[in-house]
Amino acid sequence: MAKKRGQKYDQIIEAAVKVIAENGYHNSQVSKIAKEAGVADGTIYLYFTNKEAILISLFEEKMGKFVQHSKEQLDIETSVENKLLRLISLHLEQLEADYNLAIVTQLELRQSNIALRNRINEILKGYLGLIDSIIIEGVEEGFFSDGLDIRIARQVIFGAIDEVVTNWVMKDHRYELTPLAEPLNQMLLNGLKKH
Amino acid sequence: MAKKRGQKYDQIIEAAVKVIAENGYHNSQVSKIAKEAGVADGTIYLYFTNKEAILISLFEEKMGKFVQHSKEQLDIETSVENKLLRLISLHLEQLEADYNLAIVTQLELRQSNIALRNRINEILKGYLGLIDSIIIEGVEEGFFSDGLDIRIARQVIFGAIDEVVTNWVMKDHRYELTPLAEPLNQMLLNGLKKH
Amino acid sequence: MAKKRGQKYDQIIEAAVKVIAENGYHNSQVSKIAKEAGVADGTIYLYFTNKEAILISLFEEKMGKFVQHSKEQLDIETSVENKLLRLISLHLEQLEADYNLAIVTQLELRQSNIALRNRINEILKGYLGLIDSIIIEGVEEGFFSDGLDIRIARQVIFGAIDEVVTNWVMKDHRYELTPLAEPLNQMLLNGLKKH
Amino acid sequence: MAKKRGQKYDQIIEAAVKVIAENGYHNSQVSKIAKEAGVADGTIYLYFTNKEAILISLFEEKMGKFVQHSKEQLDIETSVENKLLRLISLHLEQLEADYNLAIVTQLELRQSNIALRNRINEILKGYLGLIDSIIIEGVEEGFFSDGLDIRIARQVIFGAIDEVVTNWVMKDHRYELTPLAEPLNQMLLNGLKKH
DNA sequence: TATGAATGAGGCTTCATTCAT
DNA sequence: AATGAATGAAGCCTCATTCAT
Repeated sequence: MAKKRGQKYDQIIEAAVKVIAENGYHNSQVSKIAKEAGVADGTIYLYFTNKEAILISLFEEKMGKFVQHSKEQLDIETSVENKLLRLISLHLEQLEADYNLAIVTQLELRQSNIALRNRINEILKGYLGLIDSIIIEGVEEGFFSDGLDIRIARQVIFGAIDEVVTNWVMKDHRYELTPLAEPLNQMLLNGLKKH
Repeated sequence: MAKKRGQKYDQIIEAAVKVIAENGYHNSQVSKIAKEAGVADGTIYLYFTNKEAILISLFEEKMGKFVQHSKEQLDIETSVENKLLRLISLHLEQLEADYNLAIVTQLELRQSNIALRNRINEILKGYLGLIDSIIIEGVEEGFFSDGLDIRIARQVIFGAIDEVVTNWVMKDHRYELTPLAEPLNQMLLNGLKKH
Repeated sequence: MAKKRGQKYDQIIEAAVKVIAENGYHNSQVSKIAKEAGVADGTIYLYFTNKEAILISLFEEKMGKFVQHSKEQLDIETSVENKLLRLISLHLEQLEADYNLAIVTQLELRQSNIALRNRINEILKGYLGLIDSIIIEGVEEGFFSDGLDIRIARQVIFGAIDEVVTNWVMKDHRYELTPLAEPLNQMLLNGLKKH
Repeated sequence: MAKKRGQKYDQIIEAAVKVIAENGYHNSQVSKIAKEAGVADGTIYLYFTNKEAILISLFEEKMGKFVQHSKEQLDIETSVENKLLRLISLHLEQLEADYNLAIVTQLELRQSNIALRNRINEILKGYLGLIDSIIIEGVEEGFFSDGLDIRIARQVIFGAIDEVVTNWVMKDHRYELTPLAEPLNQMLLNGLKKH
């Protein structure tokens, strides 16, 4: 059971994003998602083993595409500086372009239980790997400090970007997000650079 | 209704931290907290209007004391550099010293609904004010960049520290947290400094 | 939500009458009604929005059928005297034939709160309309007093019948109820007649 | 325990009438009555064995005084006709003069459970005895029909008056009640009279 | 494949009553 | 006599999941 892919599979995921963004995680019943997707409640279970699986797949799909796309874009950039800026920009652009998705990833998905959080962290690793590769490249090039602790650097970068996006969401996206990429990049680059 | 203070008030808060840390927010029934606190279920409601109020008060109490204590410690430090280091150290020390509290603040509290998240953010403002005062002092002293965007700087600092702590918690505090204050401080200071 | 009709809808209503009559309104848990009806607790809520709605629907169904049936029977009678006797007889017969229902309507339903009482009164209006039509016919025919206050007359008729039934129920239906129709009718008719 | 009489005893009863009339039976907690009476919750239990006892005593006190007063007034009247009119008038006057009490006796007290209803019926017997004595006197005088069924006659009289009062209460006492005594008396007298 | 009616476990909260002071 | 803090039992309702069609 629980096939992957298919037209309804996508319908359900898109419905989940919309319903969760509009109603909040704890008020997004399976029946509500099914209705939004235009399928019967039971049909959900032909595509997903349980409710949690919808969330995991949702994040997997969105994050997978984003990481794939980001990878390609980063390959185009040549300098470490530009790569970090590009990464931050892509991150902010994607979420600014899809506010519903931003609500879900920054607020609602975090209301899930620890088990689900762990699964989400697993998926997140792909993205964190991108950050790591930039850091490592920077260190190898001698652009970043020698003794840089990669793990801390990664957490600083991700934590900073994530916090910036979360604040934007919680402030009801009343200001533009992408312009923040530049100053954010400056701070992070300076923080990592060899001086 | 819902008195503040009193021996039982404290008992219930401490019990809530322990029970939530051990069982997770969604598996922490009021009856479980009451039992741990050594009071009757109904007694909880003499001190808190509802279950959510326990969480809010819990965070209020802990954060209030922490901010107060931090303020005093920061006043002792004279340079901006040392103030930021001190802030980070205090943050990491407090949570390393109370792993249960760390679980609750980093993981469980975030599983609450948006309304509660907003209340938590209100309480958090006291702490963010401390960060702001350090940033402003640094800018005024000419130690930090002139055009520094305080809001972004605050989000970078808080986001970075928060992410470092969350990773430590999710990795089951298998490594020491406080030693990370020094490199974390270096990165953040460099990120903000005038070069 | 809350579909009307269906086999289970009827099952639940019948179960409610039985359970409430046997246990009393305040000791008739939803789970008890569900068990008696042979359905799951949750099924109740597919047919009724909440516990109160069971009571309202119960009264609506029983009263609706009774009023409909009474209307048809009254149309057969030609004189006002016989119409009133017929109405009283039908009233007593119905409740004597279903003691459980009598307990519920005379005793248990009145334990509900004012809001529910108002809903019940709304439903009751159909029946009171029958009484009114008899009174009006009697006045127009010159059989009843000219200056008869219809509202008071209606209250006297309903109050008298209702009290007679309630006494019968509270006396554990130890005597026959229908034989009381004749003397009751005599008193009421005399009370209203032009002399 | 549970003394009868005393200043606080009366305070509590008066408080109960007010609180129940204003909040409804099911929303009249002991603590609310205690507050209104200006005593501690526990003090209630020095005067009444339990919450039900407050209601019983309340009805006992009010009804006792009313029956006593009515008896005296009825003795003044000489004819059966005037006695019945007097009884009805006193009934309507008392409740019109104390709307809170009317709410409690006509609506709220009936929301109590069957056991309490039985106790209330016991107390009511004193009043029903007054009605009976009038009926018997009427029969003996030859003013009422010979074959009059006293029980039914009593139920008709009480049921009619009670229904009239209840309607007045449920219509928020928007009209005057006492003027209804005269037509009500006419109907009831005619209903019972020998023709 | 798809449906949707049916299931039933699980928990927050209220409030009458007690009893140490 | 009086207090009021503390007790703890008890129930309505939701919603993820199943399964007969």
